[in-house]
Amino acid sequence: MTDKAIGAEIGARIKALRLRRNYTQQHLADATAVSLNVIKGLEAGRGKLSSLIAVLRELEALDGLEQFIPIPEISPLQLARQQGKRRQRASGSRGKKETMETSEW
Amino acid sequence: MTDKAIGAEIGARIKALRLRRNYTQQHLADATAVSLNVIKGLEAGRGKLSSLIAVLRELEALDGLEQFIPIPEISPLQLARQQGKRRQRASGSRGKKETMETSEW
DNA sequence: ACATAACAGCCTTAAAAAGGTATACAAAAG
DNA sequence: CTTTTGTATACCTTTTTAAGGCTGTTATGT
Repeated sequence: MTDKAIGAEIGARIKALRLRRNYTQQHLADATAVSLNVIKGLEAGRGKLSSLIAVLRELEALDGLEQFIPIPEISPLQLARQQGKRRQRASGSRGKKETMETSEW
Repeated sequence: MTDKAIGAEIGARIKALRLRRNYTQQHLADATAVSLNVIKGLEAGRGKLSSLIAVLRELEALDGLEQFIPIPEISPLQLARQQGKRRQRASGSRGKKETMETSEW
């Protein structure tokens, strides 16, 4: 699935949520204080993250958005190694380039 | 929780996902073909929806994004009334302004 | 402790989104 | 069928983001 397709799918779902509430694009625009054009754009898969958040709030779908990115838990191994200190930056030069993937757990 | 706070939270989670994989912002930028500045912006809660999608793909977190907006099911009542035809537009003038909320199910 | 690389912040230019307005079409209401 | 009105499309102006580069700070590996 391409990026564009995913954007379109998100737009379609926003529209479905709106229609489910029988909201007008104009009503959503007024309620969220963004312009009508932005609503149209979002339903077409374009737009800013901030606009998306505003619209999802009005559609009461924000809980889903907050859960869409899981909070990564600290690897027990790492936790043991560094005594609870979380990484603030990616590892430098000599750190393996193989990105360690999902291993190391 | 304000819109800004939610944006910041999303940015923080993206960063956490990236660090969990030990990716560099630069590495992410190269892999997604967006600029380093965009990565910084996203981790700060700003940016376009398309950028977010590209980054989440690289972080293999797209499945979450596709599920974040539920596919609204058709109200059985509506389905009965209109013989399966889904609404394509919101209801007009004399349709109650009270937006029918989540009732009518 | 030192050197290095990751990252934040700021700048400039180009591109895209947002805000606004006007027209055109079609779904829905009467 | 007729009218109403929600939505799409197009255009213009303003604002924000993207791209690329440069500097200062600091976590991190050695």
